[in-house]
Amino acid sequence: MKNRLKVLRAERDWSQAHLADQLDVSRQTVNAIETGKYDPSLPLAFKISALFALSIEEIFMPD
Amino acid sequence: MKNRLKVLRAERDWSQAHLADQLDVSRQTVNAIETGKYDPSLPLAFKISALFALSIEEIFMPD
DNA sequence: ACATTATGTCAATGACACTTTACATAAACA
DNA sequence: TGTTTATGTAAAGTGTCATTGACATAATGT
Repeated sequence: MKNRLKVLRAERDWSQAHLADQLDVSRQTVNAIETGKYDPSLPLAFKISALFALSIEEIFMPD
Repeated sequence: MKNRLKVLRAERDWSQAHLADQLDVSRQTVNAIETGKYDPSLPLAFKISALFALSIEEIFMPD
């Protein structure tokens, strides 16, 4: 899976730590998702989707 | 997370085993997701979404 | 009565999601 | 120079996702 997290975060000028806080996950988790180490769980994907007010499909895509 | 898998499957008159085949997962995995034992991974959610030609949000919802 | 199909569930196992703690590097800045 | 902020990464631990194999039950059909 690919994702646009890094871009969406940059558009808002947020640090990984700030995003992690809003999602209630660790900074390392945000970093791991951005750097493609693993995919978020479905519940976390929904949380990310809600935070950016975008559909899951607008943020994540099969690679 | 809740999901509409059972209904979508019923609409097509598919068995859990038939759905599992199409998704390349075990029958137990389909059963576990339907009975709420756990949520699918994000890649599997995308696969399910593609199979039913529905958005992830139309199939899964936070509970 | 017997076999088949569909569903639910259990145990054991391996892989992945996420955590905390920690260390390294580069950029910005007083 | 020394400090702070942002990012990347690593190790170790916990819990979840998904697997195979197996067993039980109910419904259908022969």
